[in-house]
Amino acid sequence: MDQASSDIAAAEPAERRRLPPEERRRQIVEGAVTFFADVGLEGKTRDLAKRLGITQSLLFNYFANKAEIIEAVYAHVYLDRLSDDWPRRLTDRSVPLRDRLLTFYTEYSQLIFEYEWMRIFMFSGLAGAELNRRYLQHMGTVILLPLLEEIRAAAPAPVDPQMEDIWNLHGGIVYIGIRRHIYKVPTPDDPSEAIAHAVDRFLGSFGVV
Amino acid sequence: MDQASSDIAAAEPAERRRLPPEERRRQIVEGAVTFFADVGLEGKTRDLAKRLGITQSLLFNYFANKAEIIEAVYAHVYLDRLSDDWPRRLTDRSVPLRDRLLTFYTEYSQLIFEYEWMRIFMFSGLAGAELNRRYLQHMGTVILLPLLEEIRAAAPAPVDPQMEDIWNLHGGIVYIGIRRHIYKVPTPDDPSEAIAHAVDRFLGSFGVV
DNA sequence: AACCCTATTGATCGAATGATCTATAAATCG
DNA sequence: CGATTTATAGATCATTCGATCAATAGGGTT
Repeated sequence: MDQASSDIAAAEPAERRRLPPEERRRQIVEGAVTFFADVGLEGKTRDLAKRLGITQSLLFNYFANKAEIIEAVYAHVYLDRLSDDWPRRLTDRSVPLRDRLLTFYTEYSQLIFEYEWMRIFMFSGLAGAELNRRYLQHMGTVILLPLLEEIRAAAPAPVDPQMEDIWNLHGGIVYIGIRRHIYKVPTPDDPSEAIAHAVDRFLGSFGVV
Repeated sequence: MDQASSDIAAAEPAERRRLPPEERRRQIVEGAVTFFADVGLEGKTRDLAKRLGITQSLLFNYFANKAEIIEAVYAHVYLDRLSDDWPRRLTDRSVPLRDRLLTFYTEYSQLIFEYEWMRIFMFSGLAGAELNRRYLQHMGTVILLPLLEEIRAAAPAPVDPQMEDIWNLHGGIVYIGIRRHIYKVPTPDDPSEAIAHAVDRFLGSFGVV
């Protein structure tokens, strides 16, 4: 039923260390990120404290309640992780569209293939968090939608790509991270080749070399 | 933190109904499937009982513990859902490869786009269940791997498709269901057109018309 | 070294949760 | 209809969980 409740962490008999509040808080947040990524957002505060080597009550000295801890986890994982430079670079027609897509997905995959990012995103999605809908909508309008026009512009003959086609390209790439971090099945150490193939198949179908 | 704990269900003041054990058990399992699909595998037995309109204690008359309920949910959702006829049909070269792929993904998507299937699969995957790894391995070896040879046979010129390419096709299609049922963002009511486009792009890149 | 501030602990509370057990009543049989 | 069976309900137990609070001690200051 419950896995990873008691961990190997927290070895020493708890020598009391007195840290500056900012540092302790940062330590808690970073520990909470991997903790909740491992066991899910319903992970117990006692287990989190044990993994951190501190008392459970100390958590509530830095956060009013568990929801606030998770808020801090969200902020630490998601805030400012989407470079706002990508919309511009994706529409910079002085660069071949293929190169633009490859550099985008190379950088973007380094983000989404991160263990904590992928798992916490999935946990919060299943929990019905609004965060995920906002994120996907942002991704759709700011990144994927402009790509429609870029494909038309780059195609040698008139084409009519749909948003669902771009979501399909996107999903096929994201799915590598899902297999790796959610289902934990083997995936290529370096996904860049698979990504390049996917981009080439996609562009090729619209006549873009 | 926890959503959908108290629901709209269970209206009447619980008129005691005496059902044959098999029927009651079936009712519990079916209710548990949608319940755990909604709130996750850590859903509380009291909430499940409330939704079913029965007492919490009655659950333990039919199952020794909560883990057994979830076992029954797994069995009900996953058992015998993968037709063992697909490997044969996917390699039946009297039918064009495109038609084979389209019928396969049309039928298969009806399975994976089902709310309960998709969400419980994701919940159990995040919980680290072995089930998911077994399922994906089965999918890879029995369904996707044979497709490599089918693509080679159908291509007019020598090609060298990789498993990752097929996983990419697969993932792009599955991702529709993930967007719909996990993140609950808008997706096409009928995904068959998006699926057909994805299959055509995929086959086209190997020269298969 | 003595002092003070406060980060940290340990004990504890109330609510919630999985599970158990006995009393009750709905359906079946003679 | 009355007796018997057993599916179901209701009360309750032992843990566990989030959260609180007073007591303790680390470490900087004078």
